[in-house]
Amino acid sequence: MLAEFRQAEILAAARRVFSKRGYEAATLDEIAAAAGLAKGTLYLYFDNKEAIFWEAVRERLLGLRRRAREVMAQAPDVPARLRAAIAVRCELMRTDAEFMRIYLTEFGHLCAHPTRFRKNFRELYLEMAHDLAAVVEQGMREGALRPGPPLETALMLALMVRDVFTSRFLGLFEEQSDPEQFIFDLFWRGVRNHAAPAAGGS
Amino acid sequence: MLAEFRQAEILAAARRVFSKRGYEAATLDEIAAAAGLAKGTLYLYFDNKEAIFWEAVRERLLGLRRRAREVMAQAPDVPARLRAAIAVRCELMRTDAEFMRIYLTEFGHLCAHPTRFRKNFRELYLEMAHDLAAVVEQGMREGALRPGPPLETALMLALMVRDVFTSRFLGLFEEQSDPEQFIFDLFWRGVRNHAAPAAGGS
DNA sequence: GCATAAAATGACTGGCCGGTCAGTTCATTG
DNA sequence: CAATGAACTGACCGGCCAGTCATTTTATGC
Repeated sequence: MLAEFRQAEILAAARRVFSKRGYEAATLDEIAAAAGLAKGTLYLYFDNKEAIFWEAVRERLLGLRRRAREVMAQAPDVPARLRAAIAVRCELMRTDAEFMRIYLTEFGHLCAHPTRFRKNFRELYLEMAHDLAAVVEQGMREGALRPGPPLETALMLALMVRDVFTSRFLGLFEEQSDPEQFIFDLFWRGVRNHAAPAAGGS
Repeated sequence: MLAEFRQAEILAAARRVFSKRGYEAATLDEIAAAAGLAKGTLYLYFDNKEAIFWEAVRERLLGLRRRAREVMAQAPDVPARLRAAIAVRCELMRTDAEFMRIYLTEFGHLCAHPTRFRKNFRELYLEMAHDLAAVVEQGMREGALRPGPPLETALMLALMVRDVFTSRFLGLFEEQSDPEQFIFDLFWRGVRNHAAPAAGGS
């Protein structure tokens, strides 16, 4: 119980440091200092650096998945669900700048290199994509979306959110623009069945 | 002249190693060995590891920009230009798997951390985005595309190509699907002015 | 206030790697 | 066949850092 609290403290500190320096450049001494502990203490709670990183990411992804399922379940129809899926992701990016930075900068490594956590990450990420794909599939069944590969389409939506926030790193999509609306506009028009009567989008 | 050839050899070797191991994990000894040289020799041609990496990336980005401008200039209308922009990017991703891996995995770091080459990368990347944005703007002026922020829209197109190939790292978009068509379908429907008569897309 | 355990510490180690440079090889030229 | 210099080499250095563990500090129970 104290242990869990300590763990959470360490993970919070880890996110702070990983976000500032990137996975490779971050040192355990830094993370320990940020948590107000000594390096050795970290090893009482986690196996190694990799485990700390993965847990720090996993915690947030699990939270995102839970919230995404909730809001999608509450939305009345397919376009509203897609909108909700976008909103919850944008919300996370806006409210947790530290996680955002980690997610955006380390995503490539998480996907590409056969580290121990690549498998874990892939698995969790695909679960979220499948949640979204179920909505896309429903839309196609109902005729609101034009036919296409549901999983690939769902994945594109998730990645588009990442893209917008990545772009901010390059100095675009400044405050003036509304990422949520921009993504929904582009994606919804892109996938909806223009022959069918419009339901939720413009 | 010999020097240029050597440089190119080193950059090719560097791309091979960086793509296999990632920027941080790649060592100069490895790159030198891959080029059939000793580590010290690298320093006769480049200042340091960072410079090798940047040159290896830059070479390809410049080539991409040149080709993209060519094919876009030859295309007859806006949708054809967008299609060409997608095609030339997919082409690069397909033919140069090494560059693709580097681009996908290190992009986040290139964007996020204030390294020496972040500035260079950003500059070159935005130049390419502006090339595309000019086409988007033309489409909006002509009425084929609905109004919107041209640069952000252009950037999304470029990032969507990256997304599709990123997805391949996660085990999707396998051989069966045609990335080029998928992206064009989604993007073109997403941006075109549905009130206006359709020009190039479905 | 003592005994015992639980939690935390931080100096230390072993390995790694970017970068250096004194020395070697090789090609060219007179 | 020197003599010259350009190209190349690789052992070495200094610094860094993940992970360890003997020791110290703090908490708990009696």
